Amino acid sequence: MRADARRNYDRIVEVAREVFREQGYDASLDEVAKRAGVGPGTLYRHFPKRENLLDAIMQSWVDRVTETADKALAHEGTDRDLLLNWFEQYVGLISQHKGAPAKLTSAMGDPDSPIRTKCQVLAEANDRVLERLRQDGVLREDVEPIQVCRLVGGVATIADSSELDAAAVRPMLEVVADGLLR
Amino acid sequence: MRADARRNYDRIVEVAREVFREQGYDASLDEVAKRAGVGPGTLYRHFPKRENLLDAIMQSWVDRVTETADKALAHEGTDRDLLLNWFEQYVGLISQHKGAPAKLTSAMGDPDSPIRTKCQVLAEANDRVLERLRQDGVLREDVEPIQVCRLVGGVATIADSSELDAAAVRPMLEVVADGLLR
DNA sequence: GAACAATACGGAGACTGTCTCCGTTTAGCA
DNA sequence: TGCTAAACGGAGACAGTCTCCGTATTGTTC
Repeated sequence: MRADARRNYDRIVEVAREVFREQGYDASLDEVAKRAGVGPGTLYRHFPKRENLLDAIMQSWVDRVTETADKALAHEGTDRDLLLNWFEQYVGLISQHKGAPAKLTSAMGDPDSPIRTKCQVLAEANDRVLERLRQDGVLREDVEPIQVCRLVGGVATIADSSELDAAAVRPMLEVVADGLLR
Repeated sequence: MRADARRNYDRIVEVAREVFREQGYDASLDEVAKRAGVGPGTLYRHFPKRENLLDAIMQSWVDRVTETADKALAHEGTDRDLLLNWFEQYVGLISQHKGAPAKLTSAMGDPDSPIRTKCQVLAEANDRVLERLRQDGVLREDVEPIQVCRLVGGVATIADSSELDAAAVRPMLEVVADGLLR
């Protein structure tokens, strides 16, 4: 990649991160281009679809996901606390900007999604937490890990669109956690 | 209301129901107007916001909600079955077209939403089912009815955006139901 | 049944966002 | 320094939302 292309690429990603955080997933891409000081053509050449841009933004996010799961697994306390804590972290991770919970959760099951690999990392982090509980023998056997992602993703999606705070989300996560443990 | 206005109003609602079912909540309103044989001005005079049109469409839906809850309450079987059956009906009711689960669930908590009264009917139906279980003493006490709507609405939203079928939704509803019962 | 408000219609067009095409510019190599 | 492949960027096509306002229709009054 040529130096000027690299420069523009980085600048667009940087600006997009900012704009998406401010205005949510639906922010105008021409606006992103303008703020980055490039033409729309340049933006669309680098990122043909909105999701390609989202994908690039999420590079640093991926690292945080793994790290967060590590921390959750190191958590001292009951299994229920462990799970609940992970769920809260999970919701936080996928709720970085408006519209994100729905996008990430549906991308998880879509083989054609450009951000699928990123979501896979999240799914794997979730697997690790569930596997730990399964080994402790406290997890019900008949639920697949992806269903758990969907349940928690569903809660996050509703919280996002209804603008609920963490305090309102907690009881819902408790219900899901209690439904999963035996 | 003048006769011609009435005629157009009814026609727009009829056509919109069709178009929304075909193309989801995001269908073009000018397209609705065109198919109804009226100008966009006419459509927007009758329905200034997209949700006003949705509201009108939902008139008949409201009756079905109450009826469905009645049937669910008449259901013979265990409390768990009753709840699970209601949840499945609930998901069906709010998943009439693409995008609807999210809209309906977030409208439920939004005092300014034009379709709030319609959602209220759904919330009340849900209340009746939960009240029945509460009287049987099988429901955990610390969860508010609206949280239950959000949980089930969250599942429906994800199912909608991931295009899951009823078979994939069921286990998630089981988790929620088991988390709610004690 | 003619005249006249009041009411409603509908389409042109302003505005916003998406995305492409292609003439122009630039980087980097020989 | 000159050349060419790579990249730029903006004009503009296209689609959707929504409004304004001149025109047409309704139904009432005499």
